[in-house]
Amino acid sequence: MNFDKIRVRFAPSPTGYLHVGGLRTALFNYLFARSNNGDFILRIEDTDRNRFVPGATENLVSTLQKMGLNYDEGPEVGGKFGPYFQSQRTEIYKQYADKLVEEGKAYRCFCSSERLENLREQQLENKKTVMYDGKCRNLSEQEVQEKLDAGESYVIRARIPKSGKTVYFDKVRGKVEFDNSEVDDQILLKSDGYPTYHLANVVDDHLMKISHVIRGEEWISSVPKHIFLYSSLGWKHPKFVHLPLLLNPDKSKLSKRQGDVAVERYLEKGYLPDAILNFVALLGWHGPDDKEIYSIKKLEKVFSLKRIKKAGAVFDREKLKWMNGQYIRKTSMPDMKRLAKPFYQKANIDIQEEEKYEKCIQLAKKRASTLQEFVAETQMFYLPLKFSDEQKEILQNDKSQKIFKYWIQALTDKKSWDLNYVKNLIKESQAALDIKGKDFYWALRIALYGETHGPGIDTIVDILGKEKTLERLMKQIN
RNA sequence: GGCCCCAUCGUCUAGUGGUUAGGACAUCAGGUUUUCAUCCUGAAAGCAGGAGUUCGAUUCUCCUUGGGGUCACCA
Repeated sequence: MNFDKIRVRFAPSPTGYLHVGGLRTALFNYLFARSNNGDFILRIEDTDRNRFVPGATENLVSTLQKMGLNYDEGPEVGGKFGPYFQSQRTEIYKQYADKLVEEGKAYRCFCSSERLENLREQQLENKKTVMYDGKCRNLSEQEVQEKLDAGESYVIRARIPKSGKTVYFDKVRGKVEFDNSEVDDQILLKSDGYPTYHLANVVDDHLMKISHVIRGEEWISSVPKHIFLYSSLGWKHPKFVHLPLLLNPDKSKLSKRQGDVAVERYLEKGYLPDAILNFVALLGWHGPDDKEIYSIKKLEKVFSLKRIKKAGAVFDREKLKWMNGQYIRKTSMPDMKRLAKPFYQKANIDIQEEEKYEKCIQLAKKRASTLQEFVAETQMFYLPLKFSDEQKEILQNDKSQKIFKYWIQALTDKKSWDLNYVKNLIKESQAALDIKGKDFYWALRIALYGETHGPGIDTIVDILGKEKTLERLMKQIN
């Protein structure tokens, strides 16, 4: 066993969906592992029974898979350091919590939630730092025993030193320093026997031989608690790498109140996994040159912690959309057809007719930014058209009627026809009827496509085919 | 409020003790297109402020300001 091996983990709490911030964290962990021949581990931090969401873990795993972030150890794939669900490791945490109590590094606290709540309110009122006041910190053995015998419930708290400093070196931020007096006697083991994040992540990261803890910046302030635990347990702590936060447009921490944050939602809308990954990779990280389009394979090669930025990054959905368009445009036709298929199916559009489907995909591939837009751009070739009053007026006017009649005549007379014939017909009918520009194109586009703006008339007719074109034109004749 | 983190165009960012401060999204203008979209070309847009170090600071230091995170028997 090589103890120097790079081992990192993504340790989400299964809340129901994968947050894009979580995805970014997962990606950076994944890339760091891959670029260093290391291991990437998925660990489920499900120690909060009150927040249990059925199916959340399954969904998380499936989303990670869809995104292509395969892990080496974790749920379903297993590994030497399992189990990878914290809820299945409670015995382990308890053992270490007890050890800490025995050695005086932690203590039992019998304070009720009510007392704690009051305490907090008071401290808030007096504008003091909200912290545990240490009521149970120095209970005598006898007092503890009495309460235990009385069956009082308790939690286990860390006995953080009241003086001194805790210093650590963050891989992206450098030296970070805290006064121990600012650090709270954090609860390590809850009264229900489950550990808090702080205990669980320290114990697991050590037992799972994690070399680098790569996580969001919101964790910086709890680092001293973790360092206290590592040293109290006699362990060396892993390297800490705190990633800059992903931000809302107003610069606050990215939240669902200001737009979609679930990766699943972007997938549903038809964003491509590689495009999402590429975009998210560029939030807080940048390659050494002006390049912005990176395949995941390329990222696995060039990724480096050294190029991580310190400042938070606004999650700009406009740019994501642009990037997705770039990926769509360079996707091959066979892949594109395959990827778009479920979106047509969901819209109840029958795409059995291969040639027509291919033409639709070809068309949308040039215009759409998401897979959902493929359907929006081409559904009118399949579904009945609906017209607004304004559109009806245009369809009814004399000029339009003349065009329709001319076209119906021409198409009916013509036995065989092709794209060239249609192109000619467009020119020919314009000249013959002396109707040009908007009057001409809008009439046809509305009648055949249902919109004033859109693809060229020749393309529309080509996709519809002669029958359907005729049918739609006839429908507009008074 | 205490503590911690951060600061280059509106946004994502590159960059250096001496640069015309570079790229991308968005915006605007022009071209292509019957239109829209795509695509191409161009423009506008930035080193938060103040001291200090230095021959010279966007870059190094300090302060101010601004923004953010965190202060749970949630992670």
